[in-house]
Amino acid sequence: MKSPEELVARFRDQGLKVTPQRQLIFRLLDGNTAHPTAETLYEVAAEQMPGISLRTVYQTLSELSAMGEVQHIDLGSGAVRFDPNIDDHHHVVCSTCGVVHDVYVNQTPLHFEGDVEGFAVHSTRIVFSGECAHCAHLSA
Amino acid sequence: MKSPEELVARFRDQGLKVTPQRQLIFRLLDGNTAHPTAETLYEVAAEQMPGISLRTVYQTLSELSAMGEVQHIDLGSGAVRFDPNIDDHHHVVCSTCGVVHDVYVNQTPLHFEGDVEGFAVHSTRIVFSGECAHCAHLSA
DNA sequence: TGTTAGTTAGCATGACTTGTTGATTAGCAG
DNA sequence: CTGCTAATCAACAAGTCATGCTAACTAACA
Repeated sequence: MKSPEELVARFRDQGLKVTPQRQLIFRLLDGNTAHPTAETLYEVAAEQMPGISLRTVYQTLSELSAMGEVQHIDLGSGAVRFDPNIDDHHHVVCSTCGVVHDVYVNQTPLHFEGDVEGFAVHSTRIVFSGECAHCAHLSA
Repeated sequence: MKSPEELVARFRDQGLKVTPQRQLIFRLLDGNTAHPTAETLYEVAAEQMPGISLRTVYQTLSELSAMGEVQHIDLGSGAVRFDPNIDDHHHVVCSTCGVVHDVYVNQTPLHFEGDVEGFAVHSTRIVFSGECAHCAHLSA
């Protein structure tokens, strides 16, 4: 994701207004590695700006997603999560605590076999599930 | 997934009754490579057995899933899909028509880099998205 | 300063999935 | 064959996630 300052410029370029709500969301996402859902981002935002609406958070996230500034990741855990890291990367998920981390896989493109003659792959999503070091430690 | 006959035995072993509804679902899943949702499976079932309820289809699928006889795959497309193929395999999805095919990736286990010291991977899910030969042909 | 977009609250909807209840049916063990 | 018990059904509800709508107010930016 671009820096909050650059996003301000991009929004203005597109005729979108730069409101305090949007700027707050830009800042909350900047460098954020927590893979928040819209809901959790809303909660943090509401601490700093009581009165901000969940609707606005969804709205701004959609705009950022449409601009390609955030990745929108669905781990099948209910809510969609947002990732300001838009590199070509993948995810590991702890089945116990749900924490998500970014990882890089360098064997791509992967080869596969199956009855899919002529399929043109545009993107590959890899999700590793398991137990993080922290949870392994607790259960030991 | 085991054959319908074997599933009948497994259900009886577990004290579950073998009803015509369950047997129908066993048959509909046997060799099914369409990755149906509960809803689509229900529609097909209802043709052969008017009066069967969607609730029963969900119920039976949950039982099969709990027994490990079907895989439960979430492609982020709304509904969960069910796959009687329980091999270690992955999926390709056409973004245009939504068709899903099973594929096998033999470079596993994959190596990754990131800030995930001590993470124990239990499973890996890979989804390839793109355009299938059929849709490529239509749009050409 | 005025036009226009954004925000808000509140309510609604829609998709998907699961829970509940109460009445009926039917599997299967003995 | 009989009886216990599980399964099914219909109908309704709830819950989660996400988005749509309105109307009124506010504020960004030209």
